[in-house]
Amino acid sequence: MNATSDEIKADYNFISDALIDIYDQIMRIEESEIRKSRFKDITAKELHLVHTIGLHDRKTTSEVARILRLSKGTLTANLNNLERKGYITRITNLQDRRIINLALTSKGRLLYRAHYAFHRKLVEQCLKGFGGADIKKMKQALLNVEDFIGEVSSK
Amino acid sequence: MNATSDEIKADYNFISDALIDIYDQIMRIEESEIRKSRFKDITAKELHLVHTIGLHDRKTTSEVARILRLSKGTLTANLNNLERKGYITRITNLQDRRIINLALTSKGRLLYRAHYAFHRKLVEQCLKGFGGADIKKMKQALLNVEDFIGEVSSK
DNA sequence: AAATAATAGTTTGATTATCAAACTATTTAT
DNA sequence: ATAAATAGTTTGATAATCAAACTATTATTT
Repeated sequence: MNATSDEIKADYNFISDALIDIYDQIMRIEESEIRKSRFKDITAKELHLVHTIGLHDRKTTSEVARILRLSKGTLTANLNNLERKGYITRITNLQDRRIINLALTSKGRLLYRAHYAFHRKLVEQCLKGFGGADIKKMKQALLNVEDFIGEVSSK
Repeated sequence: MNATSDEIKADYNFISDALIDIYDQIMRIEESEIRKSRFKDITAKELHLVHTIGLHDRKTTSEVARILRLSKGTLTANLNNLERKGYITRITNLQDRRIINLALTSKGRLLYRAHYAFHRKLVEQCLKGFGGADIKKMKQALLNVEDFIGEVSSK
């Protein structure tokens, strides 16, 4: 009984330690993979921004700033760079001309899909050999993390 | 059969999307939780550095720079800040006086443990209600990711 | 209808993070 | 003993970020 409890503790520590380091490595690899492709002028942060704009099509600048927890000024600077490089476009809203809606250009969409494909490949490798029940558990684990984040945030 | 394949695809997409956003939120929450505590002068990046020094006790400056993929100059600057705030200490190596070994102060160790406890709580919530077999699967998934990272990196 | 307030995004000025290259001190190799 | 190599710091330049001031536009008040 005690041995089992120690084993669980060791498993938890293993998982905790692994999680802390994996993400950094993934970010770094994402950037280096993307720079080997035709999108050599993109940093990890810019990739993240392109991903967000692709996922939330035609959201306003303020909404995207809130999603990414960046100040509006910082986002403006980042958008200038991505617009200059041809990945995103600013669309003035005709109903309310104060508002700018953000969208990807066709080049931006290509980058978005390449990035998404990389993530999909990562997930496939991660779940290699897993059955339906195992995948359900993984989903549950992620939902649990989201709950935890929600709880801590709202406190 | 086709419906099942579509379901699996949807599950993969769900997991992929969830993973992308969760980490950013965790980083942000970690910082905000730590700033609510007695460690108000610590940023997320500094927390990461304290964690690394705590995990790899008395490693040299160059080794820590390599682990974190920071230039030596950048690390020197970060270390100056953390030393000034009292979280880390530089220990001149007496065998080779060019080398500096890094360690946490007692204040640094308190911060390290608080941070580690937070991660443990996160993992516990994540695996809430999971049995031994499920936890084994989770470990396998993380090992798979590490393999994937290794493969891509070495290519 | 005119004046005022509110809102969306940009610009500005300051601060901080980062890097590569030059530099200093020390150790190893010739 | 001298030259080469190594560990860490300093320097100078560049990029990322924020908060606050600013501009243009829309909504509200009177």
